[in-house]
Amino acid sequence: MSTPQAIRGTQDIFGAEAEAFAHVVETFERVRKLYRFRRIEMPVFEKTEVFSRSIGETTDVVSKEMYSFEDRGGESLTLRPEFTAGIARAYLTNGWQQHAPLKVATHGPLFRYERPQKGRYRQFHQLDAEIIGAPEPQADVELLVLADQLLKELGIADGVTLMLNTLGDGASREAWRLALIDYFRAVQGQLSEDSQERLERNPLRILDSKDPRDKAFVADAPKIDDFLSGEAQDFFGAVTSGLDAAGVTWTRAPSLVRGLDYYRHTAFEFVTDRLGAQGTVLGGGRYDGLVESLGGPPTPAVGWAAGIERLAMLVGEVPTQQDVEIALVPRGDLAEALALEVFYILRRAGVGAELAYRGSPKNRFEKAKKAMIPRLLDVGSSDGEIGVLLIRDINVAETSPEPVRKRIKDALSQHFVITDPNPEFPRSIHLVRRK
RNA sequence: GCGAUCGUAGCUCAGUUGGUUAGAGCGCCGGUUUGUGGUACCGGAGGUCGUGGGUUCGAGACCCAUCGAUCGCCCCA
Repeated sequence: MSTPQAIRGTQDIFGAEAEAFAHVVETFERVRKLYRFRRIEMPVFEKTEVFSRSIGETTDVVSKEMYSFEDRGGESLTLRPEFTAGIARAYLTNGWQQHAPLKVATHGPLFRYERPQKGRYRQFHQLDAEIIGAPEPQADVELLVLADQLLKELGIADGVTLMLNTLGDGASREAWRLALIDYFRAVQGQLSEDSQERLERNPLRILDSKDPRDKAFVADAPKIDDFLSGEAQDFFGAVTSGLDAAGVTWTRAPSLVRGLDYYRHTAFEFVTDRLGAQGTVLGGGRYDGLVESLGGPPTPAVGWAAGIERLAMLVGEVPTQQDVEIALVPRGDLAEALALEVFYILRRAGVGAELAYRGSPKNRFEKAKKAMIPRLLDVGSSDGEIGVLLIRDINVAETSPEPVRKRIKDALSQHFVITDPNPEFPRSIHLVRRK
């Protein structure tokens, strides 16, 4: 019998990587509460049009990366390739307007049919934070400060920089786009093949190109700053001064653009050079046009998403807190039952205990050592009623074993009478079952 | 979707210009020794060499295809 393989681009996460993954999510949950973003849960799939209408038909994500399929009723559905569109849909269909401005956060799996690479998967996971219904630049600032604090609390802020740009309002962006098309069309033949393609579909993307043939022209390409309306300028100014006031360092990146159609005004990425080609760790921006494209009223909104796998890779080894405090080692068959009883008494009392199911006392002891469990409860028994327990500390450097020892004694004393220890073995505890 | 590198035990790898029963370390299982201990020693299990074809007297090594991983492009978080 052959074993089916996992699907390409999916991952089974275990061990240190799983710990790092959980650490990222837990840190996000903590910081998000601090900033009072409300937790939401979203479906993993939506009607295909939710994404095609909002993200843009011509974008790569929609045109070649979506997992779309017909359900048994003949409806076209799509596994979510991102959070924002679904959240905008939920905002409309659930009447969340009544809570505007609404600050929400979520996390979970997303799906994109891409060539897998390190830090890029077909099922990947993101953190997501959005503010819907707030036209003020302060909303952009709050979101960015949240992102900044998250990275700091994860301990990875040092290698990561905030690249910031504005795309202007709809009119600014369109004027700039046309100017870019004019500019690049004049030199079309000298651009890379990719960029010649991009010229029609998404000319802003040419600015991002890594191809030296393109870079030669990018330097002198029209700048967004020349097309910004006064309002758009003021808006961006308010965002940057807000960041300065909050003590968030940023770098202006005039050629930073976003691939999805719905972005306006603020656009940003937190990037690192420590992940090779997948350098963007968190990205987002303002998407004032999105809710409208789903048939809703004009609704200003900002948001970002961050790749959990990429953050977890930067975090590296997470110091796993020592939650197993004591290992029980029974000696002999009679002690086995007593150990089991003590084991569950301790766990119910909140003491992290471990009991290996099999092996000789020596074997179980070796296991405890290897698992780095700092304390050992040596369970002996001379008959069914009287037990001799001996607490040993494996780690001699342990500064204060007494509090734990006291917690253990307190828990046991509810079920056993603890008699005076034998002076020969001062660390032993003698137990007699309470009637 | 394009280009490149790689795929041998649970893990990390070795395997010489193609040549007998494919190896090591760690891990795992069992045992001996050790009674404040992460020791030492002995033994054991575990591999259709990613998969499928081909070349050859003979393939883990060479060729083709396929699947997967990695790196870059593209895209994006």
